[in-house]
Amino acid sequence: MTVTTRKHPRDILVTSALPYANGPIHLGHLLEYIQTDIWVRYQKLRGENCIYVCADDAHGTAIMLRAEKEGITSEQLIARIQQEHEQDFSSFLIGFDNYHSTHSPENEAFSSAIYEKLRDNGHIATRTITQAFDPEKGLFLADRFIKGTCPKCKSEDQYGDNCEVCGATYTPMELINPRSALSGAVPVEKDSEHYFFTLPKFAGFLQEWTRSGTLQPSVANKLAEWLDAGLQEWDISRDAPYFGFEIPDAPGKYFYVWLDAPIGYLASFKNLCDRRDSLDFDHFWKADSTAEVYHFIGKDIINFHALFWPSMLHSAGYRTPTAVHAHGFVTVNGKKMSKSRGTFIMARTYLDHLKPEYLRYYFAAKLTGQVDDLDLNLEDFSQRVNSDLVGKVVNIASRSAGFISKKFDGQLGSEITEADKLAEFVDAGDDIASYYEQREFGRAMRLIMDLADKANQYVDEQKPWVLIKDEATKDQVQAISTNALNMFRLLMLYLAPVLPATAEKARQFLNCEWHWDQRGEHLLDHSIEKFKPLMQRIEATQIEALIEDSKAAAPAAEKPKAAPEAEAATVEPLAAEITFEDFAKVDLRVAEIVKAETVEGADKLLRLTLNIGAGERNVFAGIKSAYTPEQLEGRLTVMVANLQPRKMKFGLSEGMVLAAGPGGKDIWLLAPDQGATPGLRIM
RNA sequence: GGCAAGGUAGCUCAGUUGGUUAGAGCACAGCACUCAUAAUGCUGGGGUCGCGAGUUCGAAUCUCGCCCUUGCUACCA
Repeated sequence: MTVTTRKHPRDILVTSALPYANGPIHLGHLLEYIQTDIWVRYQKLRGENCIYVCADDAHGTAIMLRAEKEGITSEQLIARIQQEHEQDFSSFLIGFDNYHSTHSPENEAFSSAIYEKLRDNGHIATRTITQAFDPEKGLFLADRFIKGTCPKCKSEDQYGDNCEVCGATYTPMELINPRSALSGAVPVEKDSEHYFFTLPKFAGFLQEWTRSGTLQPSVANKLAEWLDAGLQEWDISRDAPYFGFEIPDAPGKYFYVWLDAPIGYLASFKNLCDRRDSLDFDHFWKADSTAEVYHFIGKDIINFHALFWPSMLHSAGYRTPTAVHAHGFVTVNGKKMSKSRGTFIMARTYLDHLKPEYLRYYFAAKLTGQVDDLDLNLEDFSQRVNSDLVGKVVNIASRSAGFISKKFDGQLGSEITEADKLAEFVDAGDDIASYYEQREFGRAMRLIMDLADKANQYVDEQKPWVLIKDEATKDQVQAISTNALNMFRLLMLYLAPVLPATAEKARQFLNCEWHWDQRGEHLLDHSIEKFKPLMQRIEATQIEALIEDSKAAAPAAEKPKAAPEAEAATVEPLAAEITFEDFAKVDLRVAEIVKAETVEGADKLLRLTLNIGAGERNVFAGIKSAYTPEQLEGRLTVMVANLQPRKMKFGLSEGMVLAAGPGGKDIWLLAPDQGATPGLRIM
């Protein structure tokens, strides 16, 4: 960070990822908004011209369908959700300068304008693709809107892209008995012309951009993998009906929600500029802008922000972000947030039981500038907050204020008698600032708590409660308390980005103004207010109640998932009933394994040549772990003869052989009894 | 299976370019104190630094192998 060479105040635009207007804010979301808000408040406290904008991400099929289900319009739905979101954010003391919506005139104007630039630059391609289509609803179906039985483990009711039980990945049409999740209709395949952003043309640009200090090293490395693997064109259109913006020159085609979502950053900022004279949009976004632009995001949406987004901006003639800051996921008690465990905690549920600043502090105490996941350990959470904030920091004021108000009429002394100690507190501000700047909030908090320890040690060794009893030493207590309260003042200043509400209360108690740069000007001959408790401890009962409420808040939402290993130990549940006609579709044949061989470069596969009377078939089977080629050659088994051929890395597989077992050594190939001959149909 | 990031005290984490008895906070135990929201201070117990080799005078730190966790991704047809 070359902070010193920058102009002051810096012009900084900061964004957090736009929450989807389809559901409530939960703890996972909050990590990002809290991280961003702390960083922004720090910049503002330092006097920088820092602007923080965000918006609801309001488009897409999911929102359209949810509105339909609730019997309201999409506009009504997103208006309601946005209100809920804003309420949650405000309660958590997230201080946006503007909170807008991607369903806004500004966003439509930017989306169209950027699209037209991309098109004119030759960065839009069209081609026809085939997709699953719900004939009843008249809708193309994204993978997750198709459900069916997993082709591998036969678990029912799985999404169209992967199986939540066995982890298999597949395409929607491979599902057994695929159905539209919307209507229950059997999806059909249908063609449609789609618009693509020609991302591969930006490979060179991205190669450089991702290595120019804009990304954390681990993110840049991951992107390098993708870049090396080759970029794909990005499908940016969706067919009507779709809740979003129609593509200007393509009636019936709409911008995919992820196209206009990041453009929402521009729209929200523009919306603010239009209302605030001191802000000039172009100053921040023109190609050669000297302002700084930062996006805070979760690691799950890195591709959108570090591949598509900078490429789009580049092509459209805007500046690219100064940096993209990715963070990891939140876990609770070491595990993924879970509804059944009561650890899938909504913002509102949390607020029913606990103060937002507890969470802000705990997240701050554990945040780094890296992409690490962050564990909210609830036991650690309450101990840490209680000990650090109440026991250490607030305690300094609490134990000193009484002397000043009761014995010295609320007046601080006229000099700092521990100049060296106070100087240490002031100087530490530079390191703390640098940690905040680098988003190493955990290090900043540790440093602040070290100072709090020193303040408590100071009071302890001076023993004002002894001195106060003796008329001769009584006056020293005013000086000691003045020193301690000035230490406290600095601590609260340093914590202000994390604890804005408590800092404000402390500021009122101390009856002072503060600014980072003037933090060395101590409060002397100064009158303070009566001390009132600034913060309460977290009680174990509050945590328990939070968990209970979170369990209640999402009862049916999460059906218990059978873990794969548990599945293996018991008997797999039976698949849905089928008709004889269904069964008859499967053409099973007795097959002779005429040849079995290992496959070069494959760890699990054997290549089998099967004789089924009518000819030979080439089949790959994942049974290498259980059989050697020698064991197989010459024996009879059963194959699915009319299975759609599957292209694999090592060639075409024209069917499959039948086997039972969980895998590894435990795979048992089926075999017919004596007398069967190759080619016989099995019914 | 591959790639990436991790595996350091009960918990959450630091440990810079390899160097004297491995650190912090919280928790725990004992003592002190009583100004303070049962707060604070001092002292202490507690770790084969995932496992096993190797390089080195010396490795938590470097190399190799293995195990486990998380994420991404595949050859489960």
